[in-house]
Amino acid sequence: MSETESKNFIEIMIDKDLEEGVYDTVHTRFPPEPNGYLHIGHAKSILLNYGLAQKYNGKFNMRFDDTNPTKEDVEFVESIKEDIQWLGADWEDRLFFASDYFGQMYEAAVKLIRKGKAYVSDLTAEQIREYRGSLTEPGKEDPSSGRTVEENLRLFQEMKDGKYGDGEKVLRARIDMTSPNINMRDPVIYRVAHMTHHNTGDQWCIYPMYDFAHPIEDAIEGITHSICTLEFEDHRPLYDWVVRELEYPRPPRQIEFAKLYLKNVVTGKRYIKKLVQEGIVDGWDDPRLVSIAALRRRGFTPESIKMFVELCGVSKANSVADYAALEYCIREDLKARAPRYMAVLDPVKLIIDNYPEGQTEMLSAVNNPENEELGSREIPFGRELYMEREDFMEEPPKKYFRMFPGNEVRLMNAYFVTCTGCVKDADGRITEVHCTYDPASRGGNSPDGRKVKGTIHWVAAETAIAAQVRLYENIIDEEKGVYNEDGSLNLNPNSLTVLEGCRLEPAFAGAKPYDRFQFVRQGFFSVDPRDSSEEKLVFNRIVSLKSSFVLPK
RNA sequence: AGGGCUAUCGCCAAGCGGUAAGGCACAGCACUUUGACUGCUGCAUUCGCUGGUUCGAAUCCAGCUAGCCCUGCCA
Repeated sequence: MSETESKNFIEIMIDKDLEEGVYDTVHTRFPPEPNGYLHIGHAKSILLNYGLAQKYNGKFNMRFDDTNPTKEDVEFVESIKEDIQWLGADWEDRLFFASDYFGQMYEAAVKLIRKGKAYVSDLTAEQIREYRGSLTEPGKEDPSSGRTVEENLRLFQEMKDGKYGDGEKVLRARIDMTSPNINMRDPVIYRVAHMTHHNTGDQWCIYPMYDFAHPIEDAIEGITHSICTLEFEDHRPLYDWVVRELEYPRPPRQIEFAKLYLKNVVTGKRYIKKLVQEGIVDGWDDPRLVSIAALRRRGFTPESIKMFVELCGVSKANSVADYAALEYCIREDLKARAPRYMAVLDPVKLIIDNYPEGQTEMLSAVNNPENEELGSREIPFGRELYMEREDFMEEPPKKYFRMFPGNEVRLMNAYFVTCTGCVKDADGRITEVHCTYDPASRGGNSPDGRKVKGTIHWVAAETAIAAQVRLYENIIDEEKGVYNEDGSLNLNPNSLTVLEGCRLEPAFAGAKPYDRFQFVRQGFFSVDPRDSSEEKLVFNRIVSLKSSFVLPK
C-alpha cells in the first residue's frame, strides 16, 4: 500500500506487531457458522480478512465454525463457499472445518483438567445461571468445583463416551466466579449433545463451546490476527486465557471491529423468513434483499461490493451506511464496462411522417463512448419507432427539452426530428406521436451546425424485442423507519414494479443471465438468471442513473 | 446499576499536541449524441458536554452525558 494512504486501526496494530516481532507474518481467516446465507455485512469481514492477508503477503483461511450441530446444515456450507468465491476471496487449499479439530479440542480440555483449570459440573442450565450471579452481583462457587483431577478426568471421559444425557453434565473452565466480566465466571467449555453432526456424524456426543473452540482453531491453523466483530470484545480475556493455559507458542491475537449496517435494509433471518413465507419476496436471493446471492442476482458485481466495503472503512464506531453509497459503487464500476443500449420502458409509437413508407436502414452506434473497447453496433431504423412516453408532453413546463409540438430533438444515433403533434384515443390517452425528420442530420448531427437541447432514445417498432423489466426499490420504507413497535416491518409498497411490454433494440438478442447493460437514460440493468429464458428476457434494474427520471422543477 | 466499547459535517471516515484530509449525499455553474458521465465551485471558526494542563488541545488530564454490547449448555 502507498505511504500516503491512511491505514485503518487494524493495519496499524499489525504494523506494530510486525515491527516488534510479535509475529513475522500475517495469517487471517473467515470463520462463519454454516447456519444461514451470507449478506453484505459478511462481505466486509471476508474482504477485510482476505485484503489484509494480501496486503501483507500473508495467508487467508476459510473455516467453517461448526461446533454446534443443532443449528448447522450442509446446505449452507455450499452457498457460503460459492458466495466467497464469487466475491473473489481465495483460500487456495486452506478450507477447514472446526469439527475436524474435535480430537485436538478434546485433548486440550483434558490438558486443562490435568492443570486443575477445568472441572465437570453437575449443575443444570438453570442452576448455572443462578450461580453465575448478575451484572451487578458476583457469582457463587460451583458445588462441583472441588472435584479431584482424577475424578474430573473420569467424568469427562464418561461424557465423551455417552454415559450422560444432554444437559446432564458440562465441563467448565475454572477462572473466577467473582469476575466483573461475566464471560470469566467459570464458562462452560463443553456440553453434551447427542446429535448427528453434518461433518463428523455420530462420532461425538460432546461439543466444545465457541469461546473454547475458537482460540484453539485459530492457534492450530497458525492464525496471527483473529478478526471479529465488536460483540466479542468481552470475550477477549477468555480467548487469551485459553491460548495461554494451553501454552500455544505465538498465540493469535483477537481484534474487534464494528459491523457494517445498511440503512433501510433487512438482514435479520427471522424477518427474511417471514417475507419469504408470506410471499413478499421470492426467496433469500430476492433482488430486494442484501444477501450476497441477492446482490449477485440483481446484477451487482464483486468489484462494486469491494469498492463499497472499502468506501465504508473500518473502525470501532457503530455506524449505518447510506444505501446511496452502495449505488454509487455499482454505477462507478459499471459505467465503463456495461454496453449502453437503447431500451424503451414505457413505449408509445413515434411516426416520422416524411420518412418513406416501407424503408428501413441501418445506423451505427458506439456501445460505450467512455470505453472504445466495447466497439459499436448497427441499429435498424424506420418510419415507425417506439419512444418513451415521458419524453413527450403536449404542454411542456419550462426547461423541458424533450418532445413537444414544434420542438426539434435528436433521436440518439439517428436524426434530428421536429415534433408535429400527437394522436389520442377516445380516453384522451396518447397513442402516437408524430414528427418529421431532417434527412441531412443522419447520425445525429446537422451539417448546418444547428444544435438541439434534447436527445431521446428510441427503438424501431418492427424489429423491437419485447421484454419484462423489474424496478426494485428498498423493501423497507424509507420514511417511517425500519420496524414498527410490534416488531413488524414497515414494508415499502413500491418495492417492486414490473414493467411489461418494454421494447428493446435488437442488440439485446442473445443476452445471457447476469449480462449487464446500461439502458440509455434509464440506468443499469442485468438479465435475471432465474426468470429469463430464450423466449422471454427479464431484466432487473440494478440501479438508476442519478436523477435521470427527474423533471425540471 | 458491575464490566467492556464508542462519540469528528445528513451518512461513512482521516487525524495520535501545532492550529479540521477524503468519499457518499446535497447545491450551483460549465460541458454533453444519455437532463448521465466528466470538470469546477460550495458544503464543520469546529471535533458529545464541562472544567483543567499548555505559548498552543479534536488530540493530554478530570468529571459528566449519550449510544452499543455482556447474566446461552448460540456463534
